[in-house]
Amino acid sequence: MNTIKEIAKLAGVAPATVSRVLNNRPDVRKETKEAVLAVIERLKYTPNANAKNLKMISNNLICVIVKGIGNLFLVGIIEMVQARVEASGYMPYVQYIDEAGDEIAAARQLLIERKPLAFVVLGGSVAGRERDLEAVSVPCVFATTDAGCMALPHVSSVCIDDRKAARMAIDRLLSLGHRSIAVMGGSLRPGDLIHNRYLGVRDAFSARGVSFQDQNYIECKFSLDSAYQAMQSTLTCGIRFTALFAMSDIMAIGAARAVADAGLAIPGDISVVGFDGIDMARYYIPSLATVRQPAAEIARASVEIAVRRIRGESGAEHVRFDSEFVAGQSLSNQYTSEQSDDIASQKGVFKHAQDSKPDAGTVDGPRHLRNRPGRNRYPEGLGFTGRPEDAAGNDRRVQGRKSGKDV
Amino acid sequence: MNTIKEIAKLAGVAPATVSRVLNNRPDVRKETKEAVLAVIERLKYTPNANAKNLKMISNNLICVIVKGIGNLFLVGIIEMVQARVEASGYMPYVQYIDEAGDEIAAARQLLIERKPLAFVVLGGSVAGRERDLEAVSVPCVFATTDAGCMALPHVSSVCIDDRKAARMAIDRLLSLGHRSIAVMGGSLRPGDLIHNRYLGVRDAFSARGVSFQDQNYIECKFSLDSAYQAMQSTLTCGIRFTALFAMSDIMAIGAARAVADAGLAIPGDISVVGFDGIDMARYYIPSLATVRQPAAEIARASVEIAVRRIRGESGAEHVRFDSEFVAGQSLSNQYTSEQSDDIASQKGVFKHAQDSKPDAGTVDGPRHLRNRPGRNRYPEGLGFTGRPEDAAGNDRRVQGRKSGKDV
DNA sequence: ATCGTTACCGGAATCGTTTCCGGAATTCTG
DNA sequence: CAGAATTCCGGAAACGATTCCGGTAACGAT
Repeated sequence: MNTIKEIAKLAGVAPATVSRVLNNRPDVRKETKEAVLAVIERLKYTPNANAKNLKMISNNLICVIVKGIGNLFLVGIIEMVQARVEASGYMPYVQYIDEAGDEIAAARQLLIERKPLAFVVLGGSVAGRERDLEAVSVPCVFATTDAGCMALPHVSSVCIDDRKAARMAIDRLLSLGHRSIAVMGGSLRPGDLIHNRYLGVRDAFSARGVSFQDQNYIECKFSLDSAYQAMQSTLTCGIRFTALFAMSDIMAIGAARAVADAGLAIPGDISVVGFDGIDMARYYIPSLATVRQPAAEIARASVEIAVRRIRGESGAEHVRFDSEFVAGQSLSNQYTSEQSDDIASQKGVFKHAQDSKPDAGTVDGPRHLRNRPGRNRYPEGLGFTGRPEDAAGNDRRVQGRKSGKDV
Repeated sequence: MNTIKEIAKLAGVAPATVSRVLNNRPDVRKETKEAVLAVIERLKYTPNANAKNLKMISNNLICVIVKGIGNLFLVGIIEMVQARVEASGYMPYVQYIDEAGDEIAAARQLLIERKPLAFVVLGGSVAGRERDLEAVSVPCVFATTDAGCMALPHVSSVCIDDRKAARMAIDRLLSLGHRSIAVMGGSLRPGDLIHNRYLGVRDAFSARGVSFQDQNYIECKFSLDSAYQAMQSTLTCGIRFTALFAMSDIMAIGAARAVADAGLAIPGDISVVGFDGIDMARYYIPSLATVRQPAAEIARASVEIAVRRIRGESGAEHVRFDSEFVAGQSLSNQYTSEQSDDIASQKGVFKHAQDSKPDAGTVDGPRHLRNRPGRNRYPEGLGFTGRPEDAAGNDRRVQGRKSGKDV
């Protein structure tokens, strides 16, 4: 194992000079520098990061903590975050932790180990962790997590309005005439985003005066297999519905297979709406209707906030982006007999939606997936009939709404 | 920021004693220990990992390096590796590096930073890195990488026979009557697994006396979008074929959408075979025929080898597992006029394959996905007509074949 | 010829922890 | 009760880098 001292000895200089070369300091003669670099190259020397971090206070490191490697949506965000961090002149260091891990403990550990200037946490949760979070003394930006309730000066967050997004999805299904809707999600812990989405589901139902039975909430893990099994046993129990809202696209795809295996057609018998808007949703057949989270915007905003906070240009910020409903082949309107009157009252809105321009942006998926020839064609352009204040969800432009909160 | 010295001062002991308490050494009196722990608790002290690692030689750490976060197949292996490491009484530390990163440089860095007892590298490459690898002085197990050519005593590997696996896939397509087959893969660098699969493709063609034009090799990245675009432009160029072999399931799914968008049916017009056997292949519609790599076995063997090597129980090991062909709805036989004679000569073999037992193991996918009701049913059980020595690929049991190589 | 400035580089302290060594206090042994 | 063994703990030297401080040499200006 080579050390800076050996390099120094072989190069005929002092350890300090090697350090200077390593850190690209200006105060070292060109020939000396080259001689040292030659030795370093020859011995394939790599500096010991522990010894380095022991003394140094990094001045350009931003740690990115990702919770849950299985979450395809987060994985898509990571590289964008990484790129943005680099583009801003900082160095990213990505640390993955387990689904069941403690992201705040990880941050505290990293704070000591690597002394970053800031954290960006993807997929974490802050519920009830105010005390622990206090100990993380550098700026923290939580992405896809609502930390708006935190009054800590160094904690920011970027997310969508999960409650509104879920409400939008259910509302869309309701407006298509669905009355019997199953909802699939994770375990409900008050304060986290799954719970918020669940509240949105209830909002949508009660706003329409439709009842939602808790037995229609299917709880499972965020994996294909778990969703498949949960849906299978639900169907086996004889529970029937005309639409499914799954709180992640992966869940939706897993459940979709169980639906198909039960001899039911999508969307003929059951419409399916996912959540997140991962790439796979567009590629799945039938293409998956979903609530798209603006991944790129979330990534960009997260890094920007972290950078601003590092530079002292602002206090804590809490940004909420709008989500958008993406229509897909997995969706159909369902005119069941008992709701025909309800549908009739919605006709006007349907007509409006059918007027949508042909270049309807991302609502129908990426450009290269539209205009499919005959055999893959599926009736799309189903109307959005949400309540007025939800209309923004159907907007093509994704706008951030900031609510600054300085301390 | 608290240090061990402050703790010592407040507890009225020497720093060394605090260190002993921290590391649970036996040679410290009960009362002293409790007094120290009380102070630690009070100040919420956390030891500085850098200072710790600077001197300590870990005695239970195994570093897992994963190259390419986007690779769904690898992601599936990670948690199994992690669990196996823990079950073996060691501590896993997972480090992800970029697709374009240098896994061996990462190992060298980690070797200094964390002083692990061994490395497990997922998805890396060793081609031409013998010199660099020498510097990594602890046992290294490369998974999904063939390092059999390395003569280093501390380098092991676990993989499938990529060449044989690809040959098997093409051979299956040929035996189904396909003569015009497109192959989709990454860039061909001699020595890596993509190149090996490419060689297997050529093997299969030449063994049958069928020619394979290089223009039928579609090069793209390992992503849905990249595969989609590559396939789209291929089809736009007017290139036609009756089957596609993609070197990853993700590529296959991306390409499948382009095929569908071009108005072609899968498998009616084009059969598709993927590679890896990720979960999504079973959930995709039509379910994707693929070459399944035994992920669980690869994970298990990788960790076992690392542990054996740590304990000095063996030298370098190079294990190759068999892969298996998994039939799927994306596959059909294609009796084109000019090959009807060829098909006829294969009849006997077809009959043999149809004799396969109903409990045909994982060949038709996981148990819960079999025996689908009518509308999802697809004619399966198409015969395997590979050459005799390839028959193992159709075997239900997955067997490891070891070739010990001590130095 | 002397001084001041600058460029360059070595010595030594420092970071927070572990570990070796040895001393003191205690207990065991005969 | 003397000597030996054991237990417990403090002092100090690592570990590998950075950085402050000071010193030397070169150079132009006075």
